[in-house]
Amino acid sequence: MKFTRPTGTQDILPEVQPYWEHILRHTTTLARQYGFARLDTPIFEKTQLFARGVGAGTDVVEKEMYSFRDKGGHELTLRPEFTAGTVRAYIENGMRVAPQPVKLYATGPAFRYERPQAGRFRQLHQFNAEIIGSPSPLADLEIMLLAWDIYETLGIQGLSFQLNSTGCPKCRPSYIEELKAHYQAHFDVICDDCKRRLETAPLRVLDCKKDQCQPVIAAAPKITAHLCSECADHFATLRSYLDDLGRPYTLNHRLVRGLDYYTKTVFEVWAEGIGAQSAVCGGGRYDGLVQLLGGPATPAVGFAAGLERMVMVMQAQGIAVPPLPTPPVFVVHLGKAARLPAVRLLVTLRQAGVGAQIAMGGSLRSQLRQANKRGARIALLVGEDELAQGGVTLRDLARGEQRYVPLGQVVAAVRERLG
RNA sequence: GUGGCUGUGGCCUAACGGUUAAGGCACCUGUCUGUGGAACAGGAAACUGUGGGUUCGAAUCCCAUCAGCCACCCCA
Repeated sequence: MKFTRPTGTQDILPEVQPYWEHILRHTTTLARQYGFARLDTPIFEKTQLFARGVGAGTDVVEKEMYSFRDKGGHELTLRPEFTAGTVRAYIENGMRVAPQPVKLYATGPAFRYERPQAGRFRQLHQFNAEIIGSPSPLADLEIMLLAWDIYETLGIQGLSFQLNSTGCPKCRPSYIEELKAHYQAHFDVICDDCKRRLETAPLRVLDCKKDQCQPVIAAAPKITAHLCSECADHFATLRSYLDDLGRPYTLNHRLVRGLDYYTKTVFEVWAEGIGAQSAVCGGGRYDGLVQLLGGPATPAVGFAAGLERMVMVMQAQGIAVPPLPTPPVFVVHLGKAARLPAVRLLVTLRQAGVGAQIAMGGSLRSQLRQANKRGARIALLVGEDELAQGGVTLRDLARGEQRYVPLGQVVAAVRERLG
């Protein structure tokens, strides 16, 4: 095979498109219902935007970016996530003068240079939602409700909502000091990865899966016990909303996320069915990002949902989606003299809004076979006999009945048959 | 970046180191010169991922490489 798709990319074949169309329609319909407006940003941005926004020390920036220099010498990067570009657009387009908060959704591909595995791709697709311009826990709630609604109404089973707060620049540093002190005391038992993490991303030690680290994690100080009063109030209020609405969630003090911009609320939606990956959606609050990227101090909250993970979970759980419509009419023509009349008929049907296709050639048998295989409900036969009478033979493929129909009545007869 | 498993027509699978790599699905054609689905018959389609090596002889054994899958790191 000379050409194969690049590692970690996929051909989304016609057979799976019903899932994609269904999910896209579902997510965008819900987002609009919640008052979100669509924003499309470029698939690539200046590299510096991500380096600054996502965080120079994160894995995403350090080793996963598809970066390149264009012919003008500009350093560009295929977006590894949506939030940085969305915030850039908010600032650049002066959205701070729009009614606040601004509620935006986006969908499309993102790119990360990683080793592929179950549920992980180098070109991935996300549905993204952001509320920019409100510090209220109500904004967090809205984001979480939308995320929850998307998965629940898709019919996915076994969902779990993981929730935590990672504090803010006021309370997090002192917590990290305490966490580091705790780990220093157990430095001899923790794994090498955690020794490294302690320097590069201390919060991530809480996420370690190695057996030897579990007792250390269990005994580690919990950040939720070290939040400043503002963060603690925010978290308590959000939880009271969720409790009042009866939305189940799991407090997970080990939930820390790999992007630098998160403050206060962080959450993930977990589902079963994709090997080692359980997170189908992740998000949280990022109150410092707008200012960090050069805008006015503006609080915000959002989430990203992985579309291929949605497809995979739905397939694993056997959730059916509606089939995509195919043309109900197939035009069959016999002999050279019938070709042009058949094409005219085809065009007439389409102009009348009836889906129709035509055989490119072959015997009557062969053309009817094609009609059957393509799932047509009606075959319209145009041959010598029909031409002589000035009409067509309308064959109902499900019933196996057929009758002659004058040309002028074909559209009406087809519509009647299709109900 | 690290580790494990796997590469045979479009898809699924068979072939003790020994002739022209076999079968099923799908595709096309015919049986039926103007009638689909079923059946039957036929056809097209693979230099066995690639490159080396061992051997009289390699799909089969060895090495390398590439790709896929899975896991780690990390994330959707």
